[in-house]
Amino acid sequence: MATRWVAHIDMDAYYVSCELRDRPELVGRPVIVGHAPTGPGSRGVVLSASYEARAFGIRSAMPAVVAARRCPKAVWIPPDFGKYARVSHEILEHLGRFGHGVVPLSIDEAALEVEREDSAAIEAWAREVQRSIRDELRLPCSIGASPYAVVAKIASDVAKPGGVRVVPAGSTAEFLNGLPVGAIPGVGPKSSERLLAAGIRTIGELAGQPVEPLRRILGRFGDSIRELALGRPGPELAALPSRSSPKQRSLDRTFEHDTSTTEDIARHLNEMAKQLADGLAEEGLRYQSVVVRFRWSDFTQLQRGHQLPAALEGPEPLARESARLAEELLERERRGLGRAVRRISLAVGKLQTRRNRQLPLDQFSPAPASR
DNA sequence: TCTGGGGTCCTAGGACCC
DNA sequence: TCTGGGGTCCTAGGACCC
Repeated sequence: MATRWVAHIDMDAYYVSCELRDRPELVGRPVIVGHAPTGPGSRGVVLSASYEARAFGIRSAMPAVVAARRCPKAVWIPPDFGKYARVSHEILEHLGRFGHGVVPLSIDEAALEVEREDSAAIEAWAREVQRSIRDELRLPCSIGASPYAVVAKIASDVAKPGGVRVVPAGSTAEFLNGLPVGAIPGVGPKSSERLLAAGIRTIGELAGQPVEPLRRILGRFGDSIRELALGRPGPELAALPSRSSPKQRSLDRTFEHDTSTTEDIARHLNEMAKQLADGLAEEGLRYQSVVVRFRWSDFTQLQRGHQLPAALEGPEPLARESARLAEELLERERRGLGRAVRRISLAVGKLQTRRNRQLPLDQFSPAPASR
């Protein structure tokens, strides 16, 4: 009888790989996608690093100035998100050849369900997929396979770079046993730290725990990861997530120099409101909630939001509402610590499709990339 | 070493209604 | 007269992912 497998395809050093396709002369060198820390934009971070760059201790999300210090000879390439989204579509289309129901999970990850007799058969299939992506799209990836979606994802991580890892149902607990708790998607630095304080470092140690302390640390998720550690994940971790409609759209701007003047902030919010409203118009969406969030100079955050009485469109109401919320935040801060603003975010939520204004076909643009 | 930009989901308290 | 408990919505904050 055939087993139903989830195959998780995860591209290796995705943004860098997209760039190396166009600039093969850089293959084998330490390459970083991100804004080089010279002049404006010096407050940036590393978006993606080649494995040659990782050998210098460079990682994604690392401050660019730190990366430059660790590897002065690295080649910096500014990001081109349009390109990465286009390549992502190419990959999804390519994967469609190997099975129905390809689920995009992010710009560089996808999963699909496949039926195969046993682990040897699914491994041969995965290697074939990997080879075709490498030969035809000239992109490296890693693939994990398991009857459980979350285990397939963890397996693809373990297989990096360029590997294939198959975990049959019966080997799940054994496979997870020695991995750190942080290998579970959804267990980040904070949760790892709290688990470590409770004497739990690996997923295997998680399996031996009573459920109560885990609930105290992680809420309902504590139950889920305990079941996972025991090799029998519940449906919330075992099943492939279904695609859902967008829930919010947002923009962020980090100032080159922190500011606290109303004029500076209002000017940026105005531009952001226009940009956000333009994007929503293209997607045919209206917004019914507005949130303004500040990151202060000390890196803490504060937000103010408001629900509108009806769904709206266009930049004006958004600019007006966001200016009001920003002023509230600034006023409060003037009476308090008086910190300056490092970054502003503008988000709209409760998105609704515009029904009564259908675009003529020649103005129709396909949905943007999965993220 | 000094930290981007775009998202999702969860929790918790207060208001309000029944 | 004083007191329930449950459900839903709104707001704020936090953790996490790529």
